[in-house]
Amino acid sequence: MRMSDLLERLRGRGWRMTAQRRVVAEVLNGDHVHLTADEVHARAVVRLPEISRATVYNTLGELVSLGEVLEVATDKRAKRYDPNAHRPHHHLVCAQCGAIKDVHPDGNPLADLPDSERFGFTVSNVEVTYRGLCPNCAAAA
Amino acid sequence: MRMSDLLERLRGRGWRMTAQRRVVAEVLNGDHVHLTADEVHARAVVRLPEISRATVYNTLGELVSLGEVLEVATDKRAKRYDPNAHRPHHHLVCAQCGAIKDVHPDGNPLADLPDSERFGFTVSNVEVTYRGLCPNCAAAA
DNA sequence: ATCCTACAATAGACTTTGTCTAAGTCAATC
DNA sequence: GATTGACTTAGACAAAGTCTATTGTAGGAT
Ligand SMILES: [Mn+2]
Ligand SMILES: [Mn+2]
Ligand SMILES: [Zn+2]
Ligand SMILES: [Zn+2]
Repeated sequence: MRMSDLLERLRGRGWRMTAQRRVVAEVLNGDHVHLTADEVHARAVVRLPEISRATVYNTLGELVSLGEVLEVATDKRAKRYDPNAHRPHHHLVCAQCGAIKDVHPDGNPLADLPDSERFGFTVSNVEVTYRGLCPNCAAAA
Repeated sequence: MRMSDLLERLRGRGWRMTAQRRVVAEVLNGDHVHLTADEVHARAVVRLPEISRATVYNTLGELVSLGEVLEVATDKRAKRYDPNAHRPHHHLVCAQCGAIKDVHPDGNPLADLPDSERFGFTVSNVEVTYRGLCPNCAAAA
């Protein structure tokens, strides 16, 4: 997905285009991107010094509502924002440095939950987080 | 695991026993228990009105370090504390009311992550979170 | 049983992450 | 280029968690 595609799609949905929104969308572009709101703000400020924290939060929230960005909670601190919203995937996290990779496991984990373990729930979604050490951190250990 | 077992084990590890620590451990006793620090504090206060927030946080942190309690991040807000640390399990969460159940899926999700999707990481652990609606919330919908 | 002291508990300041509001600004349309 | 409703802003507020200086006490020593 190129950035211009995202911006086009947003404009088509009636999104009013502003310098702030463009910069937030641009900062989120790329693969394996999982930034916190503060990280997005820090990078946005480089291009647009007057952008406010509130606008970054507002814009991220709107991108999530529109289904263009996902919220992920791989660490137990700040939420992270993931532009890879159109291809289902899971996450692989380095326990040491926090690096996050998008991964696509085999099989369907939903099928692995037997009825006897569903407590009558209607189960619709699964998130899988793999944890370990990235090559750098494993070498340093 | 009975509560007295936990308290014995902690004492055996040189844990100084205090009224506060006993109450925190007691509040966490049970199945499918996944309380936030504030919830633990609220319940502890009933038995020991003068217990402080800081002590609850300290005690929970120590129980986690000792491996007797797990931190769980099933929602994107406060951490939850899980006394079921000795039996590996995953979680089933109601998207509506937040109810959390311990579940034991079939198979080993670690085996489902092919080498080509490991990015050179040493993968040691997996967390799976199933989401859906509990019977109550499904009936209300 | 009492004393001692290292460890634990407390109140409250502080930090981080996130939300909200009132007032000012501007993108899109006319 | 004027209009206007949506967007942005600064800063107050809130929730979750951490840290520190002070006071209290569990458990061993006497
Ligand atoms: Mn991702
Ligand atoms: Mn659990
Ligand atoms: Zn690493
Ligand atoms: Zn429910």
